[in-house]
Amino acid sequence: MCDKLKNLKNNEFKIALLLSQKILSAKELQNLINVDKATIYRNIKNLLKKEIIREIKNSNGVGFYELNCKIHNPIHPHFECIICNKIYCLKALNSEDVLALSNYSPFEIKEIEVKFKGICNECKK
Amino acid sequence: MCDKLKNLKNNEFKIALLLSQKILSAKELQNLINVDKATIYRNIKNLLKKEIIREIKNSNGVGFYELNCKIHNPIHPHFECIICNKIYCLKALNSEDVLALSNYSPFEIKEIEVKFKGICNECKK
DNA sequence: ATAGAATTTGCAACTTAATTGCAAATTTGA
DNA sequence: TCAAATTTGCAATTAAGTTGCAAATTCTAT
Repeated sequence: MCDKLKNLKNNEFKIALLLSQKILSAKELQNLINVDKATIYRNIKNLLKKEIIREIKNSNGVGFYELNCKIHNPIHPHFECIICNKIYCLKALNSEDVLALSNYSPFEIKEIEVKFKGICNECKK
Repeated sequence: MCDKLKNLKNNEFKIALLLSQKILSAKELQNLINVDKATIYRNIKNLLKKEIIREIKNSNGVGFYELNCKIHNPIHPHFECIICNKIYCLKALNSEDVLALSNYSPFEIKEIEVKFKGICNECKK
């Protein structure tokens, strides 16, 4: 388990633990742990502020969250299915590719997001 | 002007013309042409369906729209300011970099989005 | 030109993700 | 163990985007 999770209290810990397994939306989290949505969103905000989790929005503007743990979960591209709008995590970009990309920005980069869109295998069936 | 715009009627044309100059949100478009927001959104939907414009969402889930005109406006990365959430268009990716990126996806890619985040020059002042 | 069909518009109501105020409940810590 | 600080649930709110419907506009065939 990622060290960052050790000092978290109850609900933040539960959320971070679930996200360490799988990228999830606020609604999916709410279905897994039985607390009010306001609590879910407040905990998500705290975890984002502490940089323990990352947010990825799908094309409908729905936020998905994943653990931000350098060793187990480095920054990686995502694939969004244009049918079901599910988000898939892909393998991490290597440093040469990150470097190549960063040359396109005239401003200092704090974060890079790469998202592919298409139809996932589930929806192709 | 991009050929695609020639056959558009009044409001779709106005919107496409504005977007050929600058990436804009629905609200910004509404401030520029005086029509109901439902009309703005309906026209945006039509233009998206015809693939005359493209949508980029900022981190707040607000859609920004830009002309999708191969010659004048090929697919390119965007920069989002984490302070003002403004979207900037950057220079287009070259084909080698697109190829390198596409190797990360196990699914067939219909679209690639690259977004950098940081603080823009306006907000740094 | 003009009547009828088809399309587009404005308005108001609605949907959905996310946020917020507030009082109650829980946790913390001296 | 009791007061202060934090967290929670509930209900109301915000904001982007959507939709139903009737009125207005545009298109088309004669």
